[in-house]
Amino acid sequence: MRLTAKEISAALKEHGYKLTPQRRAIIKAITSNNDCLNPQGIYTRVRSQRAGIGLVTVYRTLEILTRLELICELPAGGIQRNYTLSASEHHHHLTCSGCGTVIDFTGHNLIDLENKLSRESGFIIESHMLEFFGLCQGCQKVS
Amino acid sequence: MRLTAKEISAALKEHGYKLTPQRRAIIKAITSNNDCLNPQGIYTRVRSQRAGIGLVTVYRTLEILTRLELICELPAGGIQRNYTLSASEHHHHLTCSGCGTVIDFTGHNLIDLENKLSRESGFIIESHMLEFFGLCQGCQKVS
DNA sequence: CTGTAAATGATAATCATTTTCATTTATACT
DNA sequence: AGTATAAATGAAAATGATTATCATTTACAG
Repeated sequence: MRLTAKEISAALKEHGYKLTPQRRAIIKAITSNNDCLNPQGIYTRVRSQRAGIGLVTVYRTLEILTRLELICELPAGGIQRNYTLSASEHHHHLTCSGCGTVIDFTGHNLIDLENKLSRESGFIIESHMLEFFGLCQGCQKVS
Repeated sequence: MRLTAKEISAALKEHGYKLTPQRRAIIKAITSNNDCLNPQGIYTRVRSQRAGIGLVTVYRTLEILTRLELICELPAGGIQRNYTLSASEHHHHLTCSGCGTVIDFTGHNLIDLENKLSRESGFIIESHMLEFFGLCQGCQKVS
């Protein structure tokens, strides 16, 4: 289940961060679409609604949200960083390389593989990342 | 099977690229260790052997090697890009977040999952990425 | 050995991200 | 509601990785 704007706001307050109009606007921008966003994209989207905000604030807020694991950074992609909303349970992503739409999926269990790798390599495994890339139906038509 | 220096050199020639001392040195640096490397790291390593090279050349060569899929860019990591040697077959990575050592592994089949996702989402899936992160035995002792 | 296109490297340019710091503001507490 | 205060904002400058420019050098085919 993807996090809601309300949940994110609550988490911020819980950790002692103030709820400013700028932060509200960023949270709204992130939660109202399910594509992935880079800092510049969020900046533009917030600006396009009447709201005043600086790019610096976007960067700072994204850093906080990442630290609290409310959003997560997506691998690869272009020059800028890409972020997507976190979810309440462990999941993976399927990202459209055309428009950036992100679909979450769960239920694929990698624990067995993780244990096997750990046993064979001697590593203590801390995390993993499973990402699929492709073209969504809309972008298939375009190309 | 990880690519050898000889194979990489051959591939470069095959594609019409000249085999300069600088390129040889970079290839040697990449193939002689199995940790992942960033541009600055390769630059330093090549310099530390008597060889003269500029950072710009490192960037250019890495770009060529990436384009020919002889090395691949690793996700996440720090500020700089990280690269690791490609291999002759499809595989995934287990990366030590301490020292950057990369272990390749194969044999985990994601085709079924890929088909299922494709069917359910309507995406045409083009690629995927499965990465594990942890601490190797050496780095476990240090920390 | 020679010609030539490709490669190199020093320098400068670009661009995302961070830092700085003066000003503004959310929030807890009268 | 008013106020104090630490946190947040934003403009401008700094940083740092990556890329472009261009004169010089070099690999290599003939």
